[in-house]
Amino acid sequence: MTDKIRVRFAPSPTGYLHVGGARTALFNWLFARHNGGEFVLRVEDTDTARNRDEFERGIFDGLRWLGLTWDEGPDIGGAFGPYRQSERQALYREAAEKLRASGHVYECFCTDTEPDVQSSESVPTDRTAADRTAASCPCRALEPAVRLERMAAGEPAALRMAVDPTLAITVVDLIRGDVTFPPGTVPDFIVVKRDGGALYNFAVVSDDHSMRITHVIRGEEHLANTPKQLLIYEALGWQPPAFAHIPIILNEQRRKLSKRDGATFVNDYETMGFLPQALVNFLALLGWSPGDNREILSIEEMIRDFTLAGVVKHPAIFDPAKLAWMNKEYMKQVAPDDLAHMVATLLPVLRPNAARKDAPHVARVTALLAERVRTIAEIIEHGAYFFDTDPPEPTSEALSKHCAAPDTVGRLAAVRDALVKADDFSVAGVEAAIRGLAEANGTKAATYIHPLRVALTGQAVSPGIFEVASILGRDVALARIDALLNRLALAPAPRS
RNA sequence: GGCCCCAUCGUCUAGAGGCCUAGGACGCCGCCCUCUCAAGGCGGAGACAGGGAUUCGAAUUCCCUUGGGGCUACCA
Repeated sequence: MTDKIRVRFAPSPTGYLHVGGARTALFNWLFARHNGGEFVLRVEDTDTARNRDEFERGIFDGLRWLGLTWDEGPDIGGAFGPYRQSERQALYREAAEKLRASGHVYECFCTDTEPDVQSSESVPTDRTAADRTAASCPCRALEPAVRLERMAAGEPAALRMAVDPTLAITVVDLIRGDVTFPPGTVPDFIVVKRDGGALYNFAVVSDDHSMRITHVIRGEEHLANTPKQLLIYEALGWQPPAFAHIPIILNEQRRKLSKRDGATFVNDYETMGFLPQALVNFLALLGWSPGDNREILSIEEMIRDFTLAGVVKHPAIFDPAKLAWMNKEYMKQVAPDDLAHMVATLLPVLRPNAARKDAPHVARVTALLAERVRTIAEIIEHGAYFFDTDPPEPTSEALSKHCAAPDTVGRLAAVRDALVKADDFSVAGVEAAIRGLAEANGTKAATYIHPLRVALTGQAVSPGIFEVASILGRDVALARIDALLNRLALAPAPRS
């Protein structure tokens, strides 16, 4: 029981679920499921200035959408709650008292290192460089009597860890091996703020210990924090968990992925019409490999084959093109009805003014477009002319490419005539009408097809035109041909 | 600046001394199919950062250089 594997994902609600965070959550989740362990969700909301409830909900929703279910968490409870750090302050005070009693921390009365709270994006400048290079704070050398006196006077003090500057600290990392930090590289650091609140490194240790976390799997940006946490474990006499620092995800400019990089939150992908399964598969392969050449892996396979040994050490660049490809692969596996339902769900979001959105119509459009797009949203974008009643505005490319010939108007008129006379407007019926027309005139069907495409879709490219016409229906098709005919009569298309 | 991590095709990666004239996938480029697109088929270009060392033999081990990244808050 005690050696049951327990991991956690500990986001801070200062933003929505980031793909980097999602990938960290995924690796933790896979590790837990692979080992029959437990996956704990903990909210690290000790930064009260930047937290927002909305973000917490968004993170939960994102995880659920991806299918990363947790065994314990703020919303469902568990044996080691509460699961929000803001609700665990008493635990931290207790641990802090222990540290104080054992002489591992000292009161720090400094006030000159207030963080710049103006903008959360701001990076610390070098103005406190001198302070930061100092291994310890002057307060550490304060006479006990002076210290007591100032405390008695009610002067607020932070608690700072008294780090032994002669000791090297080694982090044993499951992915990177032993990482040693030389003596003196870890300065005395704050553990409890002046307002009494526990700081990240301290709260994390306290929580991971009391929640019986056995493996801490987190982003590499935390590697440099680990010696501090190790020091706290030692001071408290606690056994530290195993650590595994996974490589971070970079943007295409090779920088840490940030909100400036376009779509970086998982809910962005949801609204862009990605399938959660595809995102999960893609994220799993960012930094992890099953060891063979498989690219498309089911959740079951991922769980079965996931090991930390299969995680690479180097950072990975997020490649949207490969994600798109993968999404298409997953779209191929979705039943047509389900796909149509997804389109119907997204349609009001992406095209609130869609005029034609009845289920049978959406289903036909989806079936036609699905094989030539990479996301659900693209069905709606590329097939916009299916959802509108007004004739599409032809693109300049479509006009110059397919309507520049002098006899375009004549051909279009002939097509119109043929479509009026078509026995029926099924795909076969439309095709018979157009091909019959071409045959009668001894020309290639393409000469009629392309102008018709422009009339019906406004685009130079589209799905098969017979299908398009059939779905649109005779009335709409004729109206669109008339519209283009009018347009060409008023302003002849430019020569190509 | 200091400390730490990392380094195979443009990108994600396989590779744990000979199986590597380095494999796969995305992307890219041709050709075929074809009403355009997509899909599909066939073919192609494309990498072990550099230098030392160890070894009979290094993509694989060690060192240095270079490059990239992370951390360096009373943020997480």
